[in-house]
Amino acid sequence: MAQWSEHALERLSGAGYRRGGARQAVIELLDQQPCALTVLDIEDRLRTGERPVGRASIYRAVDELVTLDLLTRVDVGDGVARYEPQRSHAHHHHLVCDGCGRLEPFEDDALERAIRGLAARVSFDVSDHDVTLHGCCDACRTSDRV
Amino acid sequence: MAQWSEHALERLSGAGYRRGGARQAVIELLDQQPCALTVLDIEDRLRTGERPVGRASIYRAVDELVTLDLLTRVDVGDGVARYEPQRSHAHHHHLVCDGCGRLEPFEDDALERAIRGLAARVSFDVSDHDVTLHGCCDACRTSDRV
DNA sequence: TTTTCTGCAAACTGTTTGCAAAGGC
DNA sequence: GCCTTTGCAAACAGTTTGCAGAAAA
Repeated sequence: MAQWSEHALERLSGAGYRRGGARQAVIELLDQQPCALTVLDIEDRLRTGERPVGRASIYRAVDELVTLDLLTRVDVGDGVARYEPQRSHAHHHHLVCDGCGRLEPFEDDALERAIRGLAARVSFDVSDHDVTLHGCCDACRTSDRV
Repeated sequence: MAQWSEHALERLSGAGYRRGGARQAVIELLDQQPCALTVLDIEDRLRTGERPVGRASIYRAVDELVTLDLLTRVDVGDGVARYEPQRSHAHHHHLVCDGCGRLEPFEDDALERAIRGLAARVSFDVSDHDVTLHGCCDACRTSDRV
């Protein structure tokens, strides 16, 4: 589970990138996350850690990683980009709590099958897909009682 | 097909809103669109039309309409919000061309069924969902030949 | 006449870019 | 030593907010 970062670093040097400290810190942090993080999240966590990294460097690092298909950009509809490691297996989507913003991953085979079938039928050449379910999480439901 | 705007205006006055020229112009424009528009799109089209509307007023109008569930906010992953009329039937999702940004709507029953089944199984109280398929449209595929 | 709506301009937030200094190879 | 990477600061783009004047009820 923790070897994505090694794979990513290898792929980067294979693609001609040098081994910079900032990029490596970003990669190692991302490898430890259970779900997607925003650039500002990454910045915060690195600032208080062992290797603070400038915001611009984080943006550059995630762009490179997305280009190499090592990172997935997740957009849940609040206008901020989130990023998570692209691990070949473990393809998942997200539940978003509209109350508190909490993000939770899920997987579903029936959904994936439906999407594959659909992709075969449309005129676009489909390369990727995103599914986001919006709603209210347990914690918010019990506190906000409407 | 063109009665969504009337329905929206009624709902607004029912909710205590006054009938302002800016809001009405936004609603009428949205009613004529085949697919989702950004706020800047709306501003441009209204500027060259009969009733130019300030950008802030457009943002305010779409927020109110989204709150009343008359408008759907669509986020296709490029960081800009798009809006389209919420017509009770005709629930659809989007294909996005990553080459040219073109947006195309689609509907799929199998997909909706899969999502309903899934929603019943998760711990969140799911109120809504978005599906976005990314890929390459016909036009881009034939021009960019890789 | 009271309250809402509108438009402008300024403020904000997330993201991108230019540039000089630091660091890998 | 050459070229990449980094961090800062400034530039940007989309969005939000404060306020004064216009318009609806």
